[in-house]
Amino acid sequence: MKTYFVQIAIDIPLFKLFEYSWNSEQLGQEPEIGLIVEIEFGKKKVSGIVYEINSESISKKENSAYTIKEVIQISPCPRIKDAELKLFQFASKYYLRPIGEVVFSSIPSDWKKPVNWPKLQKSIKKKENLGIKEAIREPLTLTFNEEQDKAIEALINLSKEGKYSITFLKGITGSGKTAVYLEWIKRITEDTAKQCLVLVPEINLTPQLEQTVKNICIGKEVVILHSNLTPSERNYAWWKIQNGVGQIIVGTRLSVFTPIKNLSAIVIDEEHDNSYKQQDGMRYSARDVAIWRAADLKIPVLLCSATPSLETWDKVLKKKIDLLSLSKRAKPGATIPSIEIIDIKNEVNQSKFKNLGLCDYTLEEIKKTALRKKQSLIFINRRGYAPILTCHACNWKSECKNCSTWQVFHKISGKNKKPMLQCHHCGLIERIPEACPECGNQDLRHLGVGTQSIEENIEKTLQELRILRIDTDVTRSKGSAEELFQKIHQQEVDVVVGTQMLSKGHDFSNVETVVVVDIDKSLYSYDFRATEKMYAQLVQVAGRGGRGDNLENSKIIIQTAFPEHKIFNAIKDENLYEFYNELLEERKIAQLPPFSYQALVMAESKNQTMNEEVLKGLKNFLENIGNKNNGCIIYDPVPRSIQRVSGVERTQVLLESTDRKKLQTCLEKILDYAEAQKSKNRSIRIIIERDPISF
DNA sequence: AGCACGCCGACT
DNA sequence: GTCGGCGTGCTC
Ligand SMILES: [Zn+2]
Ligand SMILES: [Zn+2]
Repeated sequence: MKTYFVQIAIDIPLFKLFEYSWNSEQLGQEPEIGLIVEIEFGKKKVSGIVYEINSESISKKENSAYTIKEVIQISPCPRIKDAELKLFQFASKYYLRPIGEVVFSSIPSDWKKPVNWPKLQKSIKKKENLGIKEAIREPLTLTFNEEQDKAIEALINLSKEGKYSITFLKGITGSGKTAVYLEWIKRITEDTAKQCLVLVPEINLTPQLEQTVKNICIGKEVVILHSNLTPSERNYAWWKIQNGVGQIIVGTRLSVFTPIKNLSAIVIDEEHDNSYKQQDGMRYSARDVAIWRAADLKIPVLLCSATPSLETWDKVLKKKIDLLSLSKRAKPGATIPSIEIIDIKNEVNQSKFKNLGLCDYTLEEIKKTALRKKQSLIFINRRGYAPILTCHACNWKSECKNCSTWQVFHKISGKNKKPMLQCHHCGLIERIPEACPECGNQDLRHLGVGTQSIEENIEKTLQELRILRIDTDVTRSKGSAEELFQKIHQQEVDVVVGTQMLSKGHDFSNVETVVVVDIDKSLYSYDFRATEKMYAQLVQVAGRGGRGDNLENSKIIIQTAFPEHKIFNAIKDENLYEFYNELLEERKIAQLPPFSYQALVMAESKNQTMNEEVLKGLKNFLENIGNKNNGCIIYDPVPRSIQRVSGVERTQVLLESTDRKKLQTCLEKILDYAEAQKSKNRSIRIIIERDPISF
């Protein structure tokens, strides 16, 4: 029993550890790396993690002014084990964030305040004693087709090998890939010491999915983990995962960092999904972190999708990822909908079409569908009534005063359902001006269509039909989404208009016609991933059609002014290979990911010029140190695609390299520069983003 | 990140 | 006179 000096990491944006003394006698044990402790930091009592142990002080110089404080107590929060610490160290280095921030993102945030510790402990004890009264369920035994059997067998063999493996399960909609991976993890968790992590996109983590998992994995403790849990739910879920009670973890991206006692396999469903990428703070990709974690733990990881990311597909082609394929529909009765690309080149400039958003053919098909007592879904990835309000006389546009975007015209907005202008970036809501703010003209017009206008137009044009709109505006309150989806399931509506949220998670058994509207802007976009993303969306959306009996007339209607675009052939043929090869070829020529690695350095302040100055300074700094550019292409500072959000000017520098290590080295230098900058000028924020997916 | 310290403008 | 704005420095 003696005194030590420990380096503590805490949850503040500082790349610095703080030294405290450790009185073994008082604390009742010797220090251990990974222990969560209470310390006084400044005047506040906070949680920290023991990160380094020394027998002598390493910070105390001969006559430095400050005194080293003592560790106050050890937290009842379980110690962070070596495997997790290694994971956090990797994330800290790769995503260039302080280790303390990474560690504490894996622990429910209430644990950050030592005053809460007794309360949290008590709450866990209480829930444990309560026990879970799970309804007794009939074991649901699945039947598999030959392809599925083969895939399951291959996966089980992998998990028996006890080493790292990475597999991609390519499954078209309805091919039963969920059943395949659930059967796999069910078999793995027959060993009660083993745990499996299933990552799913936010939007897919529905009560139905939870039920499906529970029905298939009877008798196993299934723990759901996502950001919408209450603090107490989150706390108990985290507890059951770290102590091994919860054998199956189904969670969103945040669960990739959660401590798991004996993680034995990871599944990443819909691996291409953009919600795996955190867009603020530590901007990690849960998919990439999960793969790293699997490799480190020497366990198998399974990526699933009908439309893989090009990063994943490229590795499949290069045999760095094994491929398992499900090409047959699991339900033989289900019909494959026919796909119709409707050319609207001649309509786009007609005012009738501009107002309606739907062409005559589409309207006719919706009508016919309803006559056959079937349902239609209309997808439009834009909520509100119209994306912009404009003055016909002087060309004034409804620009948001905080952002460099247009305020969207909502005909029904908020609780009082009044027409309003809404900015989807900063949330600013304003009344519709009586007349043009510039010239006083009263003739203000809306441009383009949105969910609300399509809904209204169908109500007007096809009056006999019952129509329902589903977007975040009508599903904002908790539980209302489920209620609305029930209306669809119970045939209370003929036509459903909605955004992307319609296309995920729900199988509708009576949908015959699916209409996709307003996709042309993303076919020719500045975002080099736009086509890839759009393909994934279209496949997802198309998968909503023909998912029941007696749907032989099922069709997908896609309205476009560019019917010759290669994306449509790919959709029609269900031929991913050729299309992906073409996309990969384009990327290769342009040296874009997956043929290079990217990072963004972003500057944010009230002043665009200052951003540019600082980033120019950064570029010069990088070019002046060492050999020219260190194997990285450093682009010039440019305003971000949305230059101003909430009154903050945003500027970026793009970095590209074919060599990940060189990019890492370069980014570490940038981090130094940014840290130095921080003490010089606090009005500007510098953010580094690794592997950005939106610009 | 927070929090204290400190130095100027504009208020009872 | 002092209340409070936020620029700057520091936290073991
Ligand atoms: Zn005007
Ligand atoms: Zn705005």
